[in-house]
Amino acid sequence: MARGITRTQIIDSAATLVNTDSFAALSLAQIASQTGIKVPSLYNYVTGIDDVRQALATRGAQEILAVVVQAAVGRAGTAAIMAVAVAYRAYIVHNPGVYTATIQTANPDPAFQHANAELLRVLTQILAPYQLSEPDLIHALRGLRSLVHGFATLEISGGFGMPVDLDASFVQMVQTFIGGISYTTA
Amino acid sequence: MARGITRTQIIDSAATLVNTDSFAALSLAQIASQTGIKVPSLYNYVTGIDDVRQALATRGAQEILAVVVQAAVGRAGTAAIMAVAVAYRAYIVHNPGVYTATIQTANPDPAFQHANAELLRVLTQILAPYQLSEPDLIHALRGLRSLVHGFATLEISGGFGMPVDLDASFVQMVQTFIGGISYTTA
DNA sequence: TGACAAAACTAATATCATTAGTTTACAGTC
DNA sequence: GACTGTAAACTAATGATATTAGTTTTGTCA
Repeated sequence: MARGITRTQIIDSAATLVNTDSFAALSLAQIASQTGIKVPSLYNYVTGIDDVRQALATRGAQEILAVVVQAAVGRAGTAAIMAVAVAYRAYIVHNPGVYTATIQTANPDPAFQHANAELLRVLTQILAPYQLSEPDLIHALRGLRSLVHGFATLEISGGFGMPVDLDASFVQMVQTFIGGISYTTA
Repeated sequence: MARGITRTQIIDSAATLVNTDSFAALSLAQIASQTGIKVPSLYNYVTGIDDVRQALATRGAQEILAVVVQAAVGRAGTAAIMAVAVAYRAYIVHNPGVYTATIQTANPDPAFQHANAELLRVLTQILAPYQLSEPDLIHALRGLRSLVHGFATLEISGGFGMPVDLDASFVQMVQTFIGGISYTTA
C-alpha cells in the first residue's frame, strides 16, 4: 500500500486529466487510477467529485489572478491592458480544463470568491487612468472580461475555423476595445 | 400505451429540460418521464443521449441563424450590427441550455455545419459596408462573435455580480466595437 | 381476419458516484 | 519490544446512469 497520497496530489491529477482530456469527462475512476489507489479511498481526501471540481475551480481562479497580477506589474495604461489580456488568454489556452471548471462550477468556497474579487480589483486599477465614470467603469470591466473570455472559450472549443492568425485577431480586438474606452473618456 | 411519440417531441422535451434545468443535468430518464414512455423506448427515435445533444446543438444553431437573419433584414451599417448583437444575446439568455449544447457538443451533423456557415455569411455581409481588408474582416468577425458570446455566457453563468444595467453594458460594448472597426477603416 | 412492422415493454449489463463496514499500517506509549 | 489507537487503505453493496437484447403489444393493410 503506497501510503501517503495527499489531497494536493489528487487535485494535481485531476487538473492534468481535465486539461488533457476534458472537464466533462472527469471521473473518480480516472483520478484513482492515476494516483494508484482505489476509488473509495479518495473519499479520505475529498468529499466527492463535486469537491474535486470546486477545488479545480478555486485553483484556476487563483492561478488566473497570479498570472494577471504578474502581467500588470510595472505596466500602465494601454500596455497594461494588453499585457493582462494576453496573459489571461494564454492561461485559458494552456489550461482549458481548469478554466472550464472555473466557469462551470458553482463554488461557494471563500478562496474562490476572494480570488475573483481580487481579479476584479486588479482590473479596476488598470482602468483607473482612464478616469471613467462609475457606470462606464462597470461597462468597461464587463466588456474586457467578455472579450477575453469569449475569444478564449471559442478558441479552445474550436469555434474559429482556421487557427491562422489567432494572435493577431486577439491583439486587434483588444486594441479596438482600448481605443473605444479612450474615446468614451474624451 | 400512448403510442405516437415523435423524435421532434423528444427533442422539444430535451430543449425545455436543458433550458429550465441545465445542459449538464440532461438525462434520458428525465426525457422519458416528460414524454411518458420508458427510457429504452427512446431508442426507437434517437441513437442515444449524444444524439439528443447533437440534435439540440443543431436546433440551436438554426434558431440563432433565424433570429440573426430576422434582426438583419432591413438594416445596414451600425444599426445592423447592433440589432444582430442584441438579438443574438437575447437568444442565448432565453435559451441557455440549448445554446450551451451548441458550443459544448461536438457535432458532425451537416445541418449544424451549414447553419454555422450561414451565420458567418450573414455576419460577413453586415460588415461588408466597412470595406475591411481580408485579414481585418476576419479579425472583426472573430471580435464580434467573441464579444457577444463572451458577454452572454458570462451572463447566463452568473459571472457578472449584480444584474443591474446589463443591457446598457452590452450596448456600450457593442458600440465600442463598432467604433473600433470604423476607425480601422479610416 | 390475419400478418407484419412499428413501437412500446421487461430484463440485463456496464459504468458511474457514494456509503458502510473491515482490514492494514504506522506512531506513540508502556 | 509488544500494545493500542488512529489514519488510510481496502472490499462489498447501493442507486443512478446509459445502453443492448429480446419480448410483447398495437395499429394498419391486405
